[in-house]
Amino acid sequence: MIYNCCMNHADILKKNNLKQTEARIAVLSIVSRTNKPIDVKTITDFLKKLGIVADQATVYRTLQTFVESGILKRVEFNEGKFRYELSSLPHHHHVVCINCGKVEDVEECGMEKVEKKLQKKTSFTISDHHAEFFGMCKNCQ
Amino acid sequence: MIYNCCMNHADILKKNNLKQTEARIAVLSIVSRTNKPIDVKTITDFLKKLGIVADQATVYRTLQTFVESGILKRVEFNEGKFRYELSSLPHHHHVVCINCGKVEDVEECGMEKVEKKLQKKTSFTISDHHAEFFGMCKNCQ
DNA sequence: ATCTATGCAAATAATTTGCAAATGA
DNA sequence: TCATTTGCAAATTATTTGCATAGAT
Repeated sequence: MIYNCCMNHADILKKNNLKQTEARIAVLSIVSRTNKPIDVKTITDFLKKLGIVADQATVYRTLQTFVESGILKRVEFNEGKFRYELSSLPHHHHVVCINCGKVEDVEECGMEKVEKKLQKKTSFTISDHHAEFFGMCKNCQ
Repeated sequence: MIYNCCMNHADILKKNNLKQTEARIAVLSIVSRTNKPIDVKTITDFLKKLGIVADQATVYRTLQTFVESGILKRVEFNEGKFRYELSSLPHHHHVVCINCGKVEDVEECGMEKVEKKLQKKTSFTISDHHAEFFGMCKNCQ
Protein backbone atom coordinates (compact mmCIF):
# COMPACT_ATOMS: atom_id res chain seq x y z
CA MET A 1 0.00 0.00 0.00
CA ILE A 2 3.03 2.21 -0.24
CA TYR A 3 3.15 4.11 -3.48
CA ASN A 4 3.12 7.62 -4.68
CA CYS A 5 1.68 9.65 -7.49
CA CYS A 6 4.66 9.07 -9.76
CA MET A 7 4.06 5.36 -9.94
CA ASN A 8 2.52 3.82 -12.98
CA HIS A 9 -0.27 1.33 -12.70
CA ALA A 10 1.96 -1.70 -13.05
CA ASP A 11 4.09 -0.50 -10.15
CA ILE A 12 1.10 0.12 -7.96
CA LEU A 13 -0.07 -3.43 -8.55
CA LYS A 14 3.38 -4.84 -7.91
CA LYS A 15 3.78 -2.98 -4.63
CA ASN A 16 0.51 -4.39 -3.48
CA ASN A 17 1.38 -7.96 -4.47
CA LEU A 18 -1.34 -8.04 -7.06
CA LYS A 19 -0.82 -9.85 -10.32
CA GLN A 20 -0.75 -7.75 -13.43
CA THR A 21 -3.84 -8.56 -15.38
CA GLU A 22 -5.44 -6.72 -18.23
CA ALA A 23 -8.61 -6.11 -16.22
CA ARG A 24 -6.79 -4.68 -13.24
CA ILE A 25 -4.59 -2.39 -15.25
CA ALA A 26 -7.56 -1.19 -17.28
CA VAL A 27 -9.78 -0.55 -14.26
CA LEU A 28 -7.03 1.28 -12.43
CA SER A 29 -6.33 3.35 -15.48
CA ILE A 30 -9.99 4.25 -15.96
CA VAL A 31 -10.45 5.30 -12.35
CA SER A 32 -7.23 7.32 -12.47
CA ARG A 33 -8.22 9.20 -15.57
CA THR A 34 -11.63 10.13 -14.26
CA ASN A 35 -11.78 13.33 -12.33
CA LYS A 36 -14.68 12.35 -10.17
CA PRO A 37 -15.64 9.20 -8.31
CA ILE A 38 -16.86 6.70 -10.86
CA ASP A 39 -19.52 4.00 -10.55
CA VAL A 40 -19.32 0.41 -11.71
CA LYS A 41 -21.61 0.80 -14.70
CA THR A 42 -19.53 3.63 -16.08
CA ILE A 43 -16.41 1.55 -15.63
CA THR A 44 -17.82 -1.43 -17.49
CA ASP A 45 -19.15 0.77 -20.29
CA PHE A 46 -15.68 2.23 -20.62
CA LEU A 47 -14.09 -1.19 -20.76
CA LYS A 48 -16.41 -2.19 -23.59
CA LYS A 49 -15.56 0.94 -25.53
CA LEU A 50 -11.90 0.15 -25.09
CA GLY A 51 -12.56 -3.35 -26.39
CA ILE A 52 -11.50 -4.92 -23.13
CA VAL A 53 -13.44 -8.02 -22.22
CA ALA A 54 -14.04 -8.33 -18.50
CA ASP A 55 -16.94 -9.89 -16.72
CA GLN A 56 -18.82 -7.75 -14.25
CA ALA A 57 -17.81 -10.16 -11.51
CA THR A 58 -14.21 -9.43 -12.37
CA VAL A 59 -14.79 -5.72 -12.21
CA TYR A 60 -16.49 -5.99 -8.83
CA ARG A 61 -13.77 -8.26 -7.51
CA THR A 62 -11.09 -5.99 -8.85
CA LEU A 63 -12.60 -2.98 -7.16
CA GLN A 64 -13.00 -4.88 -3.92
CA THR A 65 -9.36 -5.92 -4.06
CA PHE A 66 -8.26 -2.36 -4.72
CA VAL A 67 -10.29 -1.05 -1.82
CA GLU A 68 -8.88 -3.70 0.49
CA SER A 69 -5.36 -2.87 -0.66
CA GLY A 70 -6.02 0.79 -0.04
CA ILE A 71 -5.55 1.76 -3.67
CA LEU A 72 -9.12 2.93 -4.07
CA LYS A 73 -11.71 4.48 -1.83
CA ARG A 74 -15.43 3.82 -1.91
CA VAL A 75 -17.70 6.81 -1.62
CA GLU A 76 -21.45 7.29 -1.65
CA PHE A 77 -23.39 10.27 -2.94
CA ASN A 78 -26.78 9.24 -1.65
CA GLU A 79 -27.55 7.45 -4.90
CA GLY A 80 -27.83 3.92 -3.59
CA LYS A 81 -24.61 2.74 -5.18
CA PHE A 82 -20.89 3.08 -4.67
CA ARG A 83 -18.41 5.20 -6.52
CA TYR A 84 -14.67 4.75 -6.52
CA GLU A 85 -11.71 7.08 -6.61
CA LEU A 86 -7.97 6.89 -6.05
CA SER A 87 -7.14 7.01 -2.39
CA SER A 88 -3.76 8.49 -3.21
CA LEU A 89 -5.54 11.75 -3.91
CA PRO A 90 -4.99 14.25 -1.13
CA HIS A 91 -7.68 14.11 1.53
CA HIS A 92 -10.68 15.93 0.20
CA HIS A 93 -14.45 15.95 -0.03
CA HIS A 94 -16.99 16.51 -2.74
CA VAL A 95 -19.51 19.12 -3.65
CA VAL A 96 -22.26 17.48 -5.65
CA CYS A 97 -24.78 19.33 -7.78
CA ILE A 98 -28.23 18.05 -6.87
CA ASN A 99 -29.46 19.00 -10.32
CA CYS A 100 -26.91 17.78 -12.86
CA GLY A 101 -24.64 15.61 -10.74
CA LYS A 102 -21.52 17.65 -11.37
CA VAL A 103 -18.85 17.04 -8.77
CA GLU A 104 -16.10 19.29 -7.56
CA ASP A 105 -13.39 18.34 -5.11
CA VAL A 106 -12.83 20.33 -1.98
CA GLU A 107 -9.46 20.22 -0.34
CA GLU A 108 -8.67 21.49 3.12
CA CYS A 109 -11.79 20.28 4.77
CA GLY A 110 -10.94 21.89 8.07
CA MET A 111 -12.54 19.04 9.91
CA GLU A 112 -9.57 17.88 11.90
CA LYS A 113 -10.81 20.19 14.62
CA VAL A 114 -14.27 18.74 14.38
CA GLU A 115 -12.84 15.23 14.67
CA LYS A 116 -10.87 16.13 17.75
CA LYS A 117 -13.89 17.69 19.34
CA LEU A 118 -15.92 14.59 18.64
CA GLN A 119 -13.30 12.37 20.11
CA LYS A 120 -13.77 14.18 23.39
CA LYS A 121 -17.54 14.40 23.21
CA THR A 122 -18.16 10.79 22.28
CA SER A 123 -16.61 7.60 23.52
CA PHE A 124 -15.24 6.84 20.06
CA THR A 125 -11.77 6.79 18.63
CA ILE A 126 -12.29 8.39 15.26
CA SER A 127 -10.14 7.24 12.37
CA ASP A 128 -11.92 8.57 9.32
CA HIS A 129 -14.73 10.73 8.11
CA HIS A 130 -16.78 11.15 4.99
CA ALA A 131 -18.37 14.40 4.00
CA GLU A 132 -20.30 15.39 0.97
CA PHE A 133 -21.81 18.77 0.31
CA PHE A 134 -24.89 19.19 -1.83
CA GLY A 135 -26.08 22.20 -3.72
CA MET A 136 -26.30 23.73 -7.17
CA CYS A 137 -23.42 24.29 -9.53
CA LYS A 138 -23.05 27.55 -11.39
CA ASN A 139 -24.87 26.35 -14.50
CA CYS A 140 -27.84 24.96 -12.64
CA GLN A 141 -28.38 27.79 -10.20
CA MET B 1 -44.10 19.96 6.22
CA ILE B 2 -44.58 22.20 9.20
CA TYR B 3 -44.64 20.31 12.43
CA ASN B 4 -42.73 20.13 15.64
CA CYS B 5 -41.55 17.57 18.12
CA CYS B 6 -44.73 17.77 20.20
CA MET B 7 -46.87 16.46 17.41
CA ASN B 8 -48.06 12.91 17.40
CA HIS B 9 -47.81 10.77 14.35
CA ALA B 10 -51.37 11.32 13.27
CA ASP B 11 -50.86 15.08 13.33
CA ILE B 12 -47.68 14.85 11.33
CA LEU B 13 -49.48 12.91 8.64
CA LYS B 14 -52.39 15.34 8.64
CA LYS B 15 -50.14 18.38 8.30
CA ASN B 16 -48.54 16.77 5.31
CA ASN B 17 -51.82 15.88 3.65
CA LEU B 18 -51.14 12.19 3.99
CA LYS B 19 -53.91 9.76 4.70
CA GLN B 20 -53.80 8.01 8.04
CA THR B 21 -53.09 4.40 7.31
CA GLU B 22 -51.93 1.67 9.60
CA ALA B 23 -48.71 1.21 7.65
CA ARG B 24 -47.79 4.87 7.72
CA ILE B 25 -48.47 5.30 11.40
CA ALA B 26 -46.55 2.15 12.22
CA VAL B 27 -43.53 3.03 10.10
CA LEU B 28 -43.40 6.54 11.49
CA SER B 29 -43.67 5.21 14.97
CA ILE B 30 -40.90 2.67 14.44
CA VAL B 31 -38.52 5.21 12.98
CA SER B 32 -39.32 7.64 15.79
CA ARG B 33 -38.64 5.15 18.51
CA THR B 34 -35.31 4.07 17.07
CA ASN B 35 -32.37 6.08 18.23
CA LYS B 36 -30.29 5.55 15.15
CA PRO B 37 -31.02 5.59 11.44
CA ILE B 38 -32.87 2.41 10.59
CA ASP B 39 -32.78 0.34 7.41
CA VAL B 40 -35.74 -1.13 5.55
CA LYS B 41 -35.15 -4.70 6.59
CA THR B 42 -35.17 -3.77 10.26
CA ILE B 43 -38.38 -1.86 9.76
CA THR B 44 -40.15 -4.76 8.08
CA ASP B 45 -38.93 -7.20 10.72
CA PHE B 46 -40.33 -4.87 13.34
CA LEU B 47 -43.66 -4.65 11.59
CA LYS B 48 -43.90 -8.43 11.54
CA LYS B 49 -43.16 -8.64 15.24
CA LEU B 50 -45.88 -6.10 15.88
CA GLY B 51 -48.26 -8.22 13.82
CA ILE B 52 -48.72 -5.47 11.27
CA VAL B 53 -49.16 -6.73 7.74
CA ALA B 54 -47.54 -4.48 5.19
CA ASP B 55 -45.99 -5.43 1.91
CA GLN B 56 -42.41 -4.39 1.31
CA ALA B 57 -43.60 -2.24 -1.58
CA THR B 58 -45.78 -0.38 0.87
CA VAL B 59 -42.89 0.14 3.22
CA TYR B 60 -40.68 1.45 0.44
CA ARG B 61 -43.42 3.71 -0.88
CA THR B 62 -44.17 4.96 2.61
CA LEU B 63 -40.55 5.84 3.22
CA GLN B 64 -40.32 7.54 -0.15
CA THR B 65 -43.39 9.58 0.63
CA PHE B 66 -42.02 10.57 4.01
CA VAL B 67 -38.71 11.63 2.50
CA GLU B 68 -40.50 13.67 -0.16
CA SER B 69 -42.65 15.31 2.50
CA GLY B 70 -39.57 16.11 4.50
CA ILE B 71 -40.64 14.00 7.45
CA LEU B 72 -37.72 11.61 7.11
CA LYS B 73 -34.15 11.87 5.94
CA ARG B 74 -32.22 9.26 4.02
CA VAL B 75 -28.66 8.62 5.11
CA GLU B 76 -25.94 6.25 4.01
CA PHE B 77 -23.24 4.67 6.13
CA ASN B 78 -21.20 3.18 3.33
CA GLU B 79 -23.17 -0.05 3.53
CA GLY B 80 -24.79 -0.02 0.12
CA LYS B 81 -28.25 0.69 1.46
CA PHE B 82 -30.25 3.54 2.88
CA ARG B 83 -31.17 4.24 6.44
CA TYR B 84 -33.89 6.58 7.61
CA GLU B 85 -34.28 8.94 10.52
CA LEU B 86 -36.61 11.74 11.54
CA SER B 87 -35.64 14.97 9.90
CA SER B 88 -37.18 16.90 12.78
CA LEU B 89 -34.16 15.92 14.82
CA PRO B 90 -31.81 18.81 15.31
CA HIS B 91 -29.10 18.96 12.66
CA HIS B 92 -26.47 16.40 13.53
CA HIS B 93 -24.12 13.77 12.21
CA HIS B 94 -23.17 10.25 13.14
CA VAL B 95 -20.20 8.48 14.56
CA VAL B 96 -20.28 4.90 13.38
CA CYS B 97 -18.27 2.08 14.92
CA ILE B 98 -16.52 0.21 12.11
CA ASN B 99 -16.47 -2.90 14.23
CA CYS B 100 -19.91 -3.34 15.77
CA GLY B 101 -21.96 -0.76 13.89
CA LYS B 102 -22.90 1.22 16.97
CA VAL B 103 -24.01 4.73 16.14
CA GLU B 104 -23.85 7.88 18.19
CA ASP B 105 -25.25 11.24 17.21
CA VAL B 106 -23.09 14.31 17.13
CA GLU B 107 -24.70 17.68 17.46
CA GLU B 108 -23.01 20.99 16.75
CA CYS B 109 -21.13 19.89 13.72
CA GLY B 110 -19.31 23.18 13.40
CA MET B 111 -19.42 22.87 9.67
CA GLU B 112 -21.29 26.05 8.89
CA LYS B 113 -17.92 27.69 8.57
CA VAL B 114 -16.72 24.97 6.28
CA GLU B 115 -19.81 25.39 4.12
CA LYS B 116 -19.30 29.11 3.83
CA LYS B 117 -15.69 28.62 2.91
CA LEU B 118 -16.68 26.13 0.21
CA GLN B 119 -19.23 28.48 -1.19
CA LYS B 120 -16.45 30.94 -1.86
CA LYS B 121 -13.95 28.39 -3.10
CA THR B 122 -16.26 26.57 -5.45
CA SER B 123 -18.86 27.83 -7.87
CA PHE B 124 -21.60 26.03 -5.96
CA THR B 125 -24.45 27.26 -3.83
CA ILE B 126 -24.41 24.78 -0.99
CA SER B 127 -27.67 23.84 0.64
CA ASP B 128 -26.88 20.71 2.60
CA HIS B 129 -24.13 18.44 3.75
CA HIS B 130 -23.75 14.91 4.98
CA ALA B 131 -21.00 13.84 7.29
CA GLU B 132 -20.29 10.57 8.94
CA PHE B 133 -17.38 9.79 11.19
CA PHE B 134 -15.95 6.31 11.46
CA GLY B 135 -13.98 4.77 14.25
CA MET B 136 -14.17 2.43 17.19
CA CYS B 137 -16.61 2.68 20.03
CA LYS B 138 -15.45 2.25 23.61
CA ASN B 139 -16.28 -1.45 23.75
CA CYS B 140 -14.56 -2.31 20.51
CA GLN B 141 -11.38 -0.32 21.00
C1' DA C 1 -68.00 9.01 -4.47
C1' DT C 2 -63.47 9.84 -5.34
C1' DC C 3 -58.90 9.87 -5.06
C1' DT C 4 -55.14 7.61 -2.90
C1' DA C 5 -52.75 3.73 -0.77
C1' DT C 6 -52.02 -1.14 -0.71
C1' DG C 7 -51.10 -6.01 -2.12
C1' DC C 8 -49.25 -8.95 -5.25
C1' DA C 9 -46.21 -10.33 -8.43
C1' DA C 10 -42.85 -9.35 -11.38
C1' DA C 11 -38.98 -6.31 -12.91
C1' DT C 12 -34.76 -3.78 -12.26
C1' DA C 13 -30.39 -2.49 -10.17
C1' DA C 14 -26.34 -3.30 -7.51
C1' DT C 15 -23.53 -6.60 -5.79
C1' DT C 16 -21.87 -11.27 -4.50
C1' DT C 17 -20.66 -16.18 -4.89
C1' DG C 18 -19.39 -21.17 -6.31
C1' DC C 19 -16.80 -23.66 -9.24
C1' DA C 20 -14.14 -25.14 -13.08
C1' DA C 21 -10.94 -23.35 -16.40
C1' DA C 22 -7.41 -19.97 -17.73
C1' DT C 23 -3.36 -17.46 -16.57
C1' DG C 24 0.47 -14.77 -14.32
C1' DA C 25 4.83 -15.19 -11.61
C1' DT D 1 4.14 -25.67 -11.46
C1' DC D 2 0.95 -23.53 -8.45
C1' DA D 3 -1.51 -20.21 -6.36
C1' DT D 4 -4.34 -16.62 -8.06
C1' DT D 5 -7.62 -14.57 -11.18
C1' DT D 6 -11.31 -14.95 -14.43
C1' DG D 7 -15.66 -16.28 -16.77
C1' DC D 8 -20.00 -17.95 -16.45
C1' DA D 9 -24.13 -18.56 -14.49
C1' DA D 10 -26.84 -18.25 -10.77
C1' DA D 11 -27.96 -16.25 -6.23
C1' DT D 12 -28.59 -12.23 -3.09
C1' DT D 13 -29.90 -7.87 -1.61
C1' DA D 14 -31.96 -3.42 -2.20
C1' DT D 15 -35.33 -1.07 -4.48
C1' DT D 16 -39.01 -0.04 -7.92
C1' DT D 17 -43.18 -0.58 -10.79
C1' DG D 18 -47.84 -1.89 -13.07
C1' DC D 19 -52.25 -2.87 -12.19
C1' DA D 20 -56.47 -4.20 -10.05
C1' DT D 21 -58.57 -3.74 -5.54
C1' DA D 22 -59.20 -2.04 -0.86
C1' DG D 23 -59.55 1.86 1.95
C1' DA D 24 -59.46 6.79 3.75
C1' DT D 25 -61.83 11.23 3.73
